[in-house]
Amino acid sequence: MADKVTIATVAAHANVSRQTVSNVLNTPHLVREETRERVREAIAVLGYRANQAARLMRTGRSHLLAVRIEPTRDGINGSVLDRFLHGLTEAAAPAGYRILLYAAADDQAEIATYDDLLATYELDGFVLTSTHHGDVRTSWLAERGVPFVTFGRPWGRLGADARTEPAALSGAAGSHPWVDVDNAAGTAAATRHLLDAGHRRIGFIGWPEGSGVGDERRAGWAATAGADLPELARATVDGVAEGEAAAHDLLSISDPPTALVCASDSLAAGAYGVAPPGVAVTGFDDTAVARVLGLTSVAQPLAEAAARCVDLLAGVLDGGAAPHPVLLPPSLVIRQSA
Amino acid sequence: MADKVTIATVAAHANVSRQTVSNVLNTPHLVREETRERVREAIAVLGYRANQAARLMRTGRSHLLAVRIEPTRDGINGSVLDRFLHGLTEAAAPAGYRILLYAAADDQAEIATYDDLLATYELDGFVLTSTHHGDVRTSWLAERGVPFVTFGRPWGRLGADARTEPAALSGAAGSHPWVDVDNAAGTAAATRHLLDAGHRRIGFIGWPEGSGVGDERRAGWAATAGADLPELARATVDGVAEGEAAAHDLLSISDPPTALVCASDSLAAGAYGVAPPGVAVTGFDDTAVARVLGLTSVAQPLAEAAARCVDLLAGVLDGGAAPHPVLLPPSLVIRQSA
DNA sequence: TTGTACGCGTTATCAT
DNA sequence: ATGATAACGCGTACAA
Repeated sequence: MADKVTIATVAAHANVSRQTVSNVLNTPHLVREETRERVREAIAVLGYRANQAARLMRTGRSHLLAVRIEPTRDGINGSVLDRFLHGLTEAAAPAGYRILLYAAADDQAEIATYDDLLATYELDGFVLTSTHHGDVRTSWLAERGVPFVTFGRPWGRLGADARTEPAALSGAAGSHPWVDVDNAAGTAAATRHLLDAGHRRIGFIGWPEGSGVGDERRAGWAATAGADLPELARATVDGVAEGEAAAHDLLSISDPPTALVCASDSLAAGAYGVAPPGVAVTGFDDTAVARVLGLTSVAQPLAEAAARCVDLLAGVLDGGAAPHPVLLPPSLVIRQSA
Repeated sequence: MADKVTIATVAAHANVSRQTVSNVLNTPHLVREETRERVREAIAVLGYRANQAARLMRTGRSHLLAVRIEPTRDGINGSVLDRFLHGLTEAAAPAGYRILLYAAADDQAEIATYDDLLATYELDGFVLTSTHHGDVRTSWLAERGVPFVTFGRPWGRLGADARTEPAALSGAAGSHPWVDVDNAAGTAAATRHLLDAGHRRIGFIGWPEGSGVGDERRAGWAATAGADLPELARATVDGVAEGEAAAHDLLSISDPPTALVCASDSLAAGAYGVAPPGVAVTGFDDTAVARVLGLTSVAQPLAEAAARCVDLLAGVLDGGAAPHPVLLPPSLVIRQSA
């Protein structure tokens, strides 16, 4: 095991002061070309890498970003977080950041964790997922000036539509940097696909009102599907059994729908299981379950979303500029279910 | 935002020196009871938390553990890693450790990442997953004396059976701490369940020889299933389509099997799709896909495995004792497919 | 380009 | 046995 190579080792090797080595790394233009090269060679030869702890003590920058890892609920949508985490990790590395994981049972526990992580590890920033109406986490972080990005737009007060709220979309005061996938566009694309296939009565199975994401997904369907909307929509908590029940219910009305747009692959899996042949079903998230069942599903560009989260956070941290929010388009993966 | 609370703040508040505060935290028996209480109260009142960076510089201990996040292959088994990561994060926190993520394309890149993480963040240890025969990562770490645990036993040279290798099981010299799930016991349980249900010809669909885990799973089936084994087994790379093909093949032989034990839920999903009614199928990993399809599947105790990984690593780090390997029993989750 | 102080907690040494 | 003082680790900010 080679001895520890510090900035002093490099300085000695290159016959300069420690400070000059630091300058070569951080403000190279201040160092004469010839010296710079000599130092760089010493760095390469010795395999020197700056110690983050020492750097942190001076600069207050840990180059660490934290993200919460949630427990996999029914596991169907769990892989979404998994892919997002992988994208985050891959995008962070070239930008000079690492990803730290934390778990928290609820928002309050999560805030306590922020406090702890900031105090002990001086985290540079947070990536929040699963944002919701009246999220206390964002206000806590904002109040303290802690940099963060959310994957999921700020939902503000209950019932407000972000697309009609200039403040949220522009990232103006009171808001914060965010990256989101256009959920409404996703269900709209699925609905359009069904219309193109000749379906005229298209139902929707989603979640109870109040979850921003769920409301968006329903809105995309509603804006595209046509008339008679309320009677063609059912709301339920997420789950396969719940999807079965809702589909059963919807298909039992007079003049039933011939196609069902679902807010998740869990619901779609249930619906697809009870739907008679000819009734089309679409899901959301393009999970492994959708692939195996042959469910047409809306795919979120998770790697891209993660990369943009890192971009935004790095922008705040390095540039200081308030970055523009990012709204990414989903895509429809067509399989045999629709 | 409250001012930063350092050890000096606490010392001033409690009317002692900084050193005494440090002693209260690290060697409390050296401090008089009354003083100790006063300091502890100051710590609580001020909400003091030691700065890890400063501590690290002195002690060389970052309290950071790293684990690789792999890209989700077909997504079906991806949730396994997800659950493991969550377990790791939850188990690490109370032990005073945090989990750092990294991505790497292959073993060589992973080793380069070790080098970087050790040099820049002074990681305390690594948790390795997906160990395989002749793993260069473990030897690299072992040579440098870097603490690590593997989820998956050391496979040693190709073809060696860890259960017959005392060195591997005992954690003796040349080995390293590991946690594993008894894969053979898992497929054995599935096979026994099928025997109990009256099946007499039980086939197996697994992976090509050489992957330690795959060989274990086959061995569990072979030891339990009975006669005519070679003709009842098929090997293929993992995947739903591959499972379909292998099942189709196995069910086409003369005197075909009436039940199929599969090495993964992906293979089982494929097999279940083409198997005629009455042919039982079991999978491995109890993924969401198994739940949705109603596949009987072997479940790994991932949270437990993760917790034991942390235990072992913490043991090495804090105690210095060479810990015993851990072999956990899987459980069979019975659904309608078998 | 260089010298020097600094950040913060711990270890070593010294005084009571 | 307690507590205080000083030095240390490593990279950077600032002044020289």
